[in-house]
Amino acid sequence: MRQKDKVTIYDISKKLNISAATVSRALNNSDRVSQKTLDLVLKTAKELNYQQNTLALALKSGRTNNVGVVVPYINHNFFASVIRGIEEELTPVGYHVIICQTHENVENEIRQIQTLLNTHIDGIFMSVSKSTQDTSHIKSVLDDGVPLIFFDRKKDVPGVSSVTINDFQGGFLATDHLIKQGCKRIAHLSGDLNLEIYLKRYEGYLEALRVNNIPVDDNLILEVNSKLESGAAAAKKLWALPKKIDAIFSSSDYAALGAIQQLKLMQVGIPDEVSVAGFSNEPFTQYMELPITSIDQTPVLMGKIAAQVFLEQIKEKREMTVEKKVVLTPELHVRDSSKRSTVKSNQPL
Amino acid sequence: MRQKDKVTIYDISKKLNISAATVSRALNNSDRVSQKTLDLVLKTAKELNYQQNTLALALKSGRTNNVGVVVPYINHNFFASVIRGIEEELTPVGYHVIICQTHENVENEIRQIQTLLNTHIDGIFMSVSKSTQDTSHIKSVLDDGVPLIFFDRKKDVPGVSSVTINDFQGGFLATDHLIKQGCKRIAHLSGDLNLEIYLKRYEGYLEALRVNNIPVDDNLILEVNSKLESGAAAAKKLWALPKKIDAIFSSSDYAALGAIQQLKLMQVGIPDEVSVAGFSNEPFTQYMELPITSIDQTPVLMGKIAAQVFLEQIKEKREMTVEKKVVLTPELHVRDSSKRSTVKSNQPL
DNA sequence: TAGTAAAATGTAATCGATTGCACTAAAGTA
DNA sequence: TACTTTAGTGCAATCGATTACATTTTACTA
Repeated sequence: MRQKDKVTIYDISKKLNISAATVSRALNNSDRVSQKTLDLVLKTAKELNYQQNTLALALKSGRTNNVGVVVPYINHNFFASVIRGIEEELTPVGYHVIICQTHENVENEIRQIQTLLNTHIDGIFMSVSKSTQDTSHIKSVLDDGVPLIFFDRKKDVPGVSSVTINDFQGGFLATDHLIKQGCKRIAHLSGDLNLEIYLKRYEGYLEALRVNNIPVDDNLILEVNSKLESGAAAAKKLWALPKKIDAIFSSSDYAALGAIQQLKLMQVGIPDEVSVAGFSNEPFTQYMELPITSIDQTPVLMGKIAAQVFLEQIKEKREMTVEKKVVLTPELHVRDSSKRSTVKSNQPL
Repeated sequence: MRQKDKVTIYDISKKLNISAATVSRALNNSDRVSQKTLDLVLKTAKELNYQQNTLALALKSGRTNNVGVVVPYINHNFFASVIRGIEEELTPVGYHVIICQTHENVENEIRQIQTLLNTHIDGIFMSVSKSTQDTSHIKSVLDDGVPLIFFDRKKDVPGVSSVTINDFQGGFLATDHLIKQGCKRIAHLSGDLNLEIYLKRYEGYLEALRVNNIPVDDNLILEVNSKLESGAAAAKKLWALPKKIDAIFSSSDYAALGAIQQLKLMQVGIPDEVSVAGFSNEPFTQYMELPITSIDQTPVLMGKIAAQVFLEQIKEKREMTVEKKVVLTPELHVRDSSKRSTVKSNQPL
């Protein structure tokens, strides 16, 4: 239990026969200390292997140098990557990252936020759960004066900054790409439209159709969850339609994969009969024998930028509640699942 | 800035005209408080929405209810899943999980541990980085009286508990399975043998050969990293050998996938010409058109058990430095990449 | 050399909760 | 009634660092 042996400024002050206040000032580079004492203190501090007690500091200052990250699941590639980005940006400047998962459940979300606030974190990064509707627990964070930053999945709450990708553009890019491949009856597998991200992707899909003068057919639009089975079921339903589809744009890579597996099972040729594009650029999309076209959300970058927004925000904290909305550009990764052999050249990455 | 409005025991004591000490005792269910005062305090605390200041408590007690997790990369599926397990087990009992990544670099590992100790975490969970040789930074954790628990990748340090899987058995299971499929010239793609996990898998491989009276051929054993290219290069080299191999057991799913892609490129039939088994049961292994046989490491369970070991350890902390070594059983998941059509029945899952 | 400004250091309160010790008041005993 | 227990509270120190304010020391000016 060397815990008890921890060296404090009092140990230094005793050894040098000066007051603890002076030691503190010396260690904090105050200009109100003579060069001689300064050197002496620093030397002794090093000798005794002094380490500032962050707890005492936190109690005094109210700041802990800890930030919280609240996500639905931490072992989903996307969220884990965002967290990595946050961690890489904040660790070098002395912050620690505390992670919490909500399991897509508002109750957990509320509880996690409550305990985070009670732990006096200096900021919260969060991607709301699917079941989140009411935002009063989010407002309570702001009431506490704790900066909150949404990433990817956000809610519209005044005073809250956010870092997202342009999901509308993502939806547009993917759909437009499919159209460029010659597809005309493009189905869309949407996610829970309660979440802005899925709504925007859907709207991007619609816009791409509109721009290309392709009529919208509501029968081609199905809501799925991010499970393979869900995508498979949708594909089955779609292929049963009298007028055959020739492409699928899925808001989820998992649903896209499920759809592909189901289509193959039904002897449907991919990409020539049906082209498929997913969303998220999950690692597996590029590993498949038939790699899947997808939209990359640059999650690590998203985390890094969210961290930067946080750092800016606490720097100019003087009640300047300027909310910042950063929107990243999604990247289309064209792969075999949508590269039609009839098309000579595919657009560049 | 409602931060300042935080209700303290002094607010309660003032309101009730009693001392803060009594309030504290009442809130902590001390038996030295009258029922009347107790009720009064609890009622007032609820009214004022009192929340215990964890920082003050931490300063006083030296315990923070935070634990640290140190892993090479947090967005690798395996580590993210272990963290999830730890989080799910510890959050309900009031702990917070702080995560750090080392990028497989000892320097970072040392630095992260140093700052974690300085933050007064109550315990550390860790998977050592590949470059870790010296263990003095680990001993310094013990010197500080902070419980340390290794998971998956461990070093032999007296007093440190660990939760791992039986990698030897994993290596044996996979290799034995390949042999059962009729394979006789089985190559092994090993990882960095500096890490115990890869060494054990290798030894399991050797043992399976020995038990089945298959001679070891050193030409069939190659060291790779966990990259696709590395596996592909190894496959190329192996297939160039005069006496053809008929199976590959890879310590890494990524290398296995790379090998499979390379073999296909060379028109080698899988699994009938060459059967392949990987290790880790990465999500993608089951998503492939040709799903890959692999060994599951039950990472979430591993995290949960590590958390339980930690909780036990701090409960009976009275210097009873009993180290606990939990070894989990790996699970072989047989998939198409190793199911030979010549074999009638495959062993059950 | 006295007088004053400037520099260096010390004192003590503060951040909230806990806890050993001391004290009061109520209850029990003879 | 006098005396001992004991239940119930309060006081004040403690955890370690910071900082406004007070005080001392040094340097400088006339």
